[in-house]
Amino acid sequence: MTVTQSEAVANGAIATRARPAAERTCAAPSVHPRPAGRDRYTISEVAEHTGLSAHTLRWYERIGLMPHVDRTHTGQRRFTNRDLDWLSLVTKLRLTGMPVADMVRYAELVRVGESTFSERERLLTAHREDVRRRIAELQSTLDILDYKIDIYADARRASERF
Amino acid sequence: MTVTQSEAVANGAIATRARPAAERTCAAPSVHPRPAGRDRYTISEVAEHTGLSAHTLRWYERIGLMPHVDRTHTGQRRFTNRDLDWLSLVTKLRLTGMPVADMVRYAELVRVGESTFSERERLLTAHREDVRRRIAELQSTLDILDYKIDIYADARRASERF
DNA sequence: CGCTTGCTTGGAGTGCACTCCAACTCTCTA
DNA sequence: TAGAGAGTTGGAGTGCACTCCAAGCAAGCG
Repeated sequence: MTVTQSEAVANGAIATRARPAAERTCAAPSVHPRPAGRDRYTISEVAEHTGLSAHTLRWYERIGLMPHVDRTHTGQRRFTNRDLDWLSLVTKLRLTGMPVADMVRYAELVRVGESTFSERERLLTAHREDVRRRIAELQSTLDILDYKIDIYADARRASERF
Repeated sequence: MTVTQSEAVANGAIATRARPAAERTCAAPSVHPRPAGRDRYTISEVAEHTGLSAHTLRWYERIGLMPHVDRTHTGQRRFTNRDLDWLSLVTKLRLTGMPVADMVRYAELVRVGESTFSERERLLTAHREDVRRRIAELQSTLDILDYKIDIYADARRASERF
C-alpha cells in the first residue's frame, strides 16, 4: 500500500545513471497531479495523493514528522501544498529506508530554522552514504540473481529440447 | 549488527554498473576467509563468520530456512561449508529485502529437488524485478539528496566567506 | 570437585512502522 | 431534520524479524 508511489518511479526501468541536474527537482513529480489553485486538502485527499493512509498521516503528525498542520474551526485538518511537498520528501526518504526517528530529527531541525543548516547537511550526507551503500549491495545481489536464474533457465531450456 | 557484511560490500563505492560476468560468483567472497580443510563449525564460529547472531541462526533453523544441520552426539550443531554457502545466499537476499517467508518458500523448494526448478526460477525472477525497482528508487532519491545537500553546502560556503 | 564457557530448548520480549478500534463530532445531501 | 459519510482522539493491536531469557546439559581446566 505504501509502495504505490515507488511503482511509478520504477517505470523508467533500471536507469541507474545520475540524471542531469536540470532534471532534478525538489518536489518529485507525483502520480496524481495537484489541482491548481487549491491549497486546502482534507486528510483523505492527501491520503489519495500521497499513497499514505489517513492513519499514517495522523500518526506522522503525532510523532512530530509534520510541520504544524492547519485546522478548520471545527478541528479538521486542512493540508497545504507545502505539506504535500514535505510529504513527498518524506515518502522518498522512507522508501530509501531512512528510519522514522531520523526523519523526525530532520523535521525538528527544519522547525528550528536556518541555524541548523549544517546539521541538516550532515544528516542528509550520512543518509546519502547509506543509500550509495545500499545501491552497491543491491547491484551485487543482482549479479548473484542473474547467475542463479541463468542456471535454472538453462535447465529448463535443456528439458524443453526433448 | 546484521549489516556487518554489507559494509564490506560497499567498499567499492558507487559501482552501480553491472560487473562483467567473469567476476560473478555464487558464494560471495566473505569477510572472514574459511579455514581450509575444515567442514564442521560450531554455531558461534558460524555467527562470527556470517555476521548473524547465534540466536538468529537457531531461529532460521526453527522456521525452516536452513537445510538440515548436523549435530554432535550430544546435540550440538555442526555447520558445514555447504551450510555456509547457503547462509551466504540467504544473507544476500535478506540484505536486499526479500521477506523471510519468501526465503523459507525457496528453501522448501530446494529441499524438494529438481522438480521445482521452474518455480525457483520464477521466485528469483520476481525478486530480481523487485531489486531493480529498488535500485531505480534509490537512484532517484540520490538525486534529491544531492540537490538538497548542495543547497545546504552552498549556504555554508556563503556564510564561511566572511 | 567446582568453576567457567559454550551449547541446548521453548517461549516471551523488543523495536519499528504502521494499522485499527471505539466512541465521538462534524458536514453534506435529500 | 434525519441519516450517511468523513473527520477526530488516545490507546490498543499487528506483523515482521529478530533478540533475549531461564533453566539446564556437556566439556575442559586447576
